[in-house]
Amino acid sequence: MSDTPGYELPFLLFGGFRTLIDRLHAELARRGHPDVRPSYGFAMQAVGVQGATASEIGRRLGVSKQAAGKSVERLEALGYVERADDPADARRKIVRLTEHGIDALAKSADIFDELRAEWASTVGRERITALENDLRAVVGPAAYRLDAAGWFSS
Amino acid sequence: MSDTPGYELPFLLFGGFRTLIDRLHAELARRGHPDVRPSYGFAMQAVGVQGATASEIGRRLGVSKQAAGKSVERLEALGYVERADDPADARRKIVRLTEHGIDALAKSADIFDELRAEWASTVGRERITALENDLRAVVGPAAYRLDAAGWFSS
DNA sequence: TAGGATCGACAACGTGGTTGTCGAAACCGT
DNA sequence: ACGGTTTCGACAACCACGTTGTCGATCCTA
Repeated sequence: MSDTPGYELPFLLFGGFRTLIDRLHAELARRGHPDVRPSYGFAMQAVGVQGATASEIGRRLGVSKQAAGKSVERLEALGYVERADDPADARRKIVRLTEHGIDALAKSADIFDELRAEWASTVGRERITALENDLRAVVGPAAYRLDAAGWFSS
Repeated sequence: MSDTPGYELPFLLFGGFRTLIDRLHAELARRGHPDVRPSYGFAMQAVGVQGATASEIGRRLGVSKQAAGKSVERLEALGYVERADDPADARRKIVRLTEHGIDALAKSADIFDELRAEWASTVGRERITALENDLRAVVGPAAYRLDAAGWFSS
């Protein structure tokens, strides 16, 4: 047998993820977004280009609406989102990405493409594609859940 | 080009990691360790089979010695570690894994092996090996760092 | 139109980090 | 051998980010 011990796999997967995220934020800082934190990225994804209410954001992130409200406050203080009354429902406040927030998301997508290209030039484009396909096969659509921040301490 | 967009890679890596960790803890709970949390695993790894002081654990986990001390308290309350005075140095308290803690680590290793085998039977053993090799190539030895818990909120 | 569901806000609290400070003990250069 | 520096663990105050529970206002529906 003499196979790789199983505990290496989670380390390597997490190491890969962490490397990507660390480099993303280093690049983001250099390109005008020094104060985005990993969890803010997830939160902004949950806001989406259309905007959403705090309750809806909470549902997408898998946290309470109160926690989502606090996240929105932080994002608002940093200028990434803004809140506006919903003219159609006086209870609701719509959270929308600002120019700055949209810019952060667009730059993130660019940087992820660059990082993927870098990996492809290291191990070969077809290896990266195979890696993606294999991971898709073992984790399924569960990979694209947004309720990741804070999951560690669950 | 029409390649996979770069942002999928971090999702897939994290999704793989999370799947493994979630299944590990579900199995661990079934085998007598219902209250191990992901971060406790890292902390116990930092204690190591030889034991260590709180300061040393803090260094390994990349947190302050105070934070490490609090983690040790939690682990101690759950019966995974115990503290003893160091006869050779009256300042130090040696933190050691208990039988229960060693058992948790051993069972974790078994479960990770089982999960890896399961993945191998899904996508093929050589794909898993290739995946490990590719990840090792792009992330390097940085994969095996222990300072992962709480890294998300950095 | 009355009852129930949902919205955002507020309060109290838990957990897991941080920094600063402290006394006791160990180490090291003179 | 002794005095200054470093290291140990403990304690306190604080912060980030989550939780439940409650509340009045508003909307939806039977």
